[in-house]
Amino acid sequence: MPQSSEHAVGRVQARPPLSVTPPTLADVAERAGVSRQTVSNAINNPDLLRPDTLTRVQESIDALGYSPNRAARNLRTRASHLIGMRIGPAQEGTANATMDRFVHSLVETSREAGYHVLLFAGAGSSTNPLAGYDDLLRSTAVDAFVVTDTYLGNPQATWLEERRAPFVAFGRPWDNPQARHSWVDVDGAAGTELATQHLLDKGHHRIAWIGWRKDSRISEDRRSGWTRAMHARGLPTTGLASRVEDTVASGREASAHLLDSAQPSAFVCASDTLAMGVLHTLRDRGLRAGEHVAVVGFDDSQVAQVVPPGLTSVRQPLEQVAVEVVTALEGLLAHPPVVGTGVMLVPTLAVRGSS
Amino acid sequence: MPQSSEHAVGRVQARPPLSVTPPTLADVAERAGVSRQTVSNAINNPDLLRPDTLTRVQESIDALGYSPNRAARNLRTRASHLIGMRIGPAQEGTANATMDRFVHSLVETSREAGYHVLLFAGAGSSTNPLAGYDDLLRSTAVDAFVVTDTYLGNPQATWLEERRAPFVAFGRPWDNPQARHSWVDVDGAAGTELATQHLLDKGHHRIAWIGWRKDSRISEDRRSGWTRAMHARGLPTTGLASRVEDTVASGREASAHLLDSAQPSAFVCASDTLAMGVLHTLRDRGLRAGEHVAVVGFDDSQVAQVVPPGLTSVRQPLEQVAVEVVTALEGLLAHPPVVGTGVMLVPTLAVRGSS
DNA sequence: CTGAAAGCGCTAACAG
DNA sequence: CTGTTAGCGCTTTCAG
Repeated sequence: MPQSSEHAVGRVQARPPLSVTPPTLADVAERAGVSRQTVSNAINNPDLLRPDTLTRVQESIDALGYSPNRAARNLRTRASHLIGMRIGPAQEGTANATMDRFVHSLVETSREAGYHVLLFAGAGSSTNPLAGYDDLLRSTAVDAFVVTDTYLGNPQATWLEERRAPFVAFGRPWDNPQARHSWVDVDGAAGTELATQHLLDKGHHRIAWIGWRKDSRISEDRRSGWTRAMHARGLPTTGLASRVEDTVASGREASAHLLDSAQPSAFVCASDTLAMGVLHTLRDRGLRAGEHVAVVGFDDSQVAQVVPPGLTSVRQPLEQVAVEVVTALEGLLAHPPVVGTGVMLVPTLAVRGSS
Repeated sequence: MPQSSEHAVGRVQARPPLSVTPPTLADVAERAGVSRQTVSNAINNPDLLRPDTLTRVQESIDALGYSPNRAARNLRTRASHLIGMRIGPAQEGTANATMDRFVHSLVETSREAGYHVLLFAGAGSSTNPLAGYDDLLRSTAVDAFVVTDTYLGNPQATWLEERRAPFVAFGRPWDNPQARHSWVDVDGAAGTELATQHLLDKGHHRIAWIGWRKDSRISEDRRSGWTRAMHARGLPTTGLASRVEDTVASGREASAHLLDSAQPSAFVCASDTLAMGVLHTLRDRGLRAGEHVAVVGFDDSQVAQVVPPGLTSVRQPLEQVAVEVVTALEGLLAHPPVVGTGVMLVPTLAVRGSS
């Protein structure tokens, strides 16, 4: 066995390669001349140890490069320190990136709370969307879930609630006002109201709305912010609204129709995707966004940030959402559990060249 | 105890709530009248059982809603069926979305192979970037890693190799040709060559290149595809190239300079972000992309897909990359391990209005 | 093909 | 404050 201990001095430790088996609690205990339990305490309840014992144990831990085996700890404590989150297939052809941005924030935030994020696939259209949750739950693979798609009369929340599975929703329980679970959401209506006020302040009077189909509660909510702002200034909204699917092509068509029928000088959209449709129409007609017609989107996607001349957009505070979600999660997993009510956050407006 | 067995008949099973403790192997065994080991075999080695025993056990498993406890299984088998992947903070203000799209594909693909994806934070600039890997490795929390940032003289690959940690890189080992680990990459040069040929076929002769700073191997590789295509037709490249940072502003400036100094009729860019910079310049000058000047980006981001009039872009086959990565991973984790060499995939060109 | 015994590495109880 | 005992739920020997 080659001796290279002369190099092992100093702050950088020469950790042994893990090729064989990692050190266990017993190894640390033996090296430190204490019992296994003491080592366990050194890690989980350091204040129970005498200072000198603690340092001695700590030294052995460092020297051996010991880290508690997750599986063993999980088995014993009946917790995995993993948060499950379902992720659907990438949405291409749209500007939707909220979920991706949220995942980033969630990963960062949950790390600080000692959790990791486990991603699982959102099952194809054929499969039962609950299957993934069920599997992870029954096998105790995750401690809790973050549920993100609360928009449709989605069964997840109700189902998880029935199974008493700990979860926090990003999105309020639209269909079920007496839901008792924790949730965090962003006030979309406040966002569109902000956007509309911004346009009104810029001197616009005829401001059109393009949202999603009427069965979308989210879109109807965002729409209400637009009407609220318009009515507050005594301006009419009739003939200025359109409801279409969330695609660029739909936004393009809807804006063309609205320009012909109602001559708006500005558009507020339920998504950046729809707003990009408006930009297409403006280009088709040789109009310049921000000069001839103002446009505001929703989500502050990368698209909004880089498209010329910059798309003004409502920005959801996803970092804050993640923080609130993790806080709620910690409550749920505490002993005894604390079921927080809902948390509503306020979006901001990222103003760019299009308005 | 309420009896509702009359409803429990049929295909939909009335699974008991998991509020208490999930059923264990022992519960299933008792209900089926066999030993625990037989139940374990029914799950892991079904062919060892007599058909009738198997069905009986299977029935009990279904009835109880049993799923093996992950922690226990992990402890015993020394495997977690988790793949770790580091994820950096969301890149805003750019069109970069390769990693997000890749994560989606990876999650889908690894599910089919029986793996879940564990995301961990890419540690702030201050912290040691290897810390996350080290921690997960030492605690045996993941079976393997997928490493995605091989661009800089990045220490991860070397470090993981030294520790004999199983991992597959998305990105070839640029700096270390004698690296022995598995990797999957996309031939960027072939992509830009494709893009340049496409522009040449459209009748362009003066085609400019905007790439990243010279120390980026990826960018230099992509650049070589452009020069190769140009030189193949006997066209000069001098004075037509620019190397800048990967930001919209840089792309904007670089394209403005190039238009003034070299009058190109088309641009090939190392990223969609830079290509968007070109679109900004064109707008500044009242030029229309796809009519006056052609532009091609790289990555086929959402931005490329929705920006008017559509940005032609080189598309990396990320779904395929994920498949190859998972295949390589399965090899690494097999007994005995199979270390695959590198796999190089070929990108395609998504042609849109900008060219 | 099925059953019994052992132990993966850890922590919750207690006893000293 | 430290050590002993037990067991989380599973799979891998090894006998029947």
